[in-house]
Amino acid sequence: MAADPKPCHADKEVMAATVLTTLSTNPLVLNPSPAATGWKECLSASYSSSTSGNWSWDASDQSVPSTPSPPLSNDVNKSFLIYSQGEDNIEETESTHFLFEDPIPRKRKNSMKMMFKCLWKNCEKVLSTSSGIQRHIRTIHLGRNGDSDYSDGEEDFYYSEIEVNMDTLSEGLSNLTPTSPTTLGPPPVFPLSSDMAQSKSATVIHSPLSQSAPSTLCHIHTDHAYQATAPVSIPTVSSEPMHSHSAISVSWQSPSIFFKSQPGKVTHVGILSTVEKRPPVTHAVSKTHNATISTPKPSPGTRKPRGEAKKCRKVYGMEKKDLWCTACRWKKACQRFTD
DNA sequence: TGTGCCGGGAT
DNA sequence: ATCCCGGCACA
Repeated sequence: MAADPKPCHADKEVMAATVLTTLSTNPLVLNPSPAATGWKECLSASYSSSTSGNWSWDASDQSVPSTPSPPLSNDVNKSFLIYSQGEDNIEETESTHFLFEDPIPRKRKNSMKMMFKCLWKNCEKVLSTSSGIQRHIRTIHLGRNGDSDYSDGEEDFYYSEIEVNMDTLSEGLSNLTPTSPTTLGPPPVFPLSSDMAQSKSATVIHSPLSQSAPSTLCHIHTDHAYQATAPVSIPTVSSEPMHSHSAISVSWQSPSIFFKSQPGKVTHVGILSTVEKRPPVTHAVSKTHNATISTPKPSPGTRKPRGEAKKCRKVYGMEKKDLWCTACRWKKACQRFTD
């Protein structure tokens, strides 16, 4: 994991910084500059030399070693990134992949890249390496000697990691539609029950500063609404950019699920794109991308929407059917657990 | 695929 | 009225 500068690494870094600075400043207006194209070509050339499938951007310092935080995965098949620490890591990831299957098959492999964004006020500097951003902060903002490698770690406070979709970036550059509704939209409201909630319109995974803190990004998938006892209202759809996945939406989290799965650990999951749907009280939120407004289809047959309350069957199970209310036993509307 | 329950038949 | 179940909608 030592610095392994590839031939075009320097150029790449500069290009990335330039382009992404523009991008982060104005995600909509992307100048299809030839430089960006060249940059991407440079990137692909660089990537093709590495092993297929699970390449890693050669930013060796993209993750801080020996921290509680796992190395940020570059194996991003979709427009999101999941990370879960623990033994159920893989399973979680896979299942979530299915859950968040992009309905529109697109270029998806190897398209995410960790970048480091300067958080200094009025500074939109984005670099591809943490060392670069640290140097930037040291020299520009902290007024220290840039040549020196000395770092007291203070720089960590002033930058954060962001994730950028390379495909989108290049796509946007070449296929720019100025009026495309790819804004990040209003920041989604995440009715988390704790103040761990945090939503950003940018893809801030975590900064080194917060690595030891419990993550704020957590994905859950609950099968039953009643399992999530968190007093949450319906998570609103974060108006999701259809193609521009340099941004994310963050799903809400149910503490009960969260702690059940990982009692003592910090499980943090970053999600890019897509939202959770649920609960069923009103219409569920569609997770489709292209349907800007999903019609809940009220079913002309006026069949009552399924209630979210526990029913006898669920409470007692089939083996204790004698405990069911009569209605449930007769396959009628449950009388004991009415909605 | 499992669940909730409507509609309707049997007793 | 009570009991039972086919079958459908929904998640």
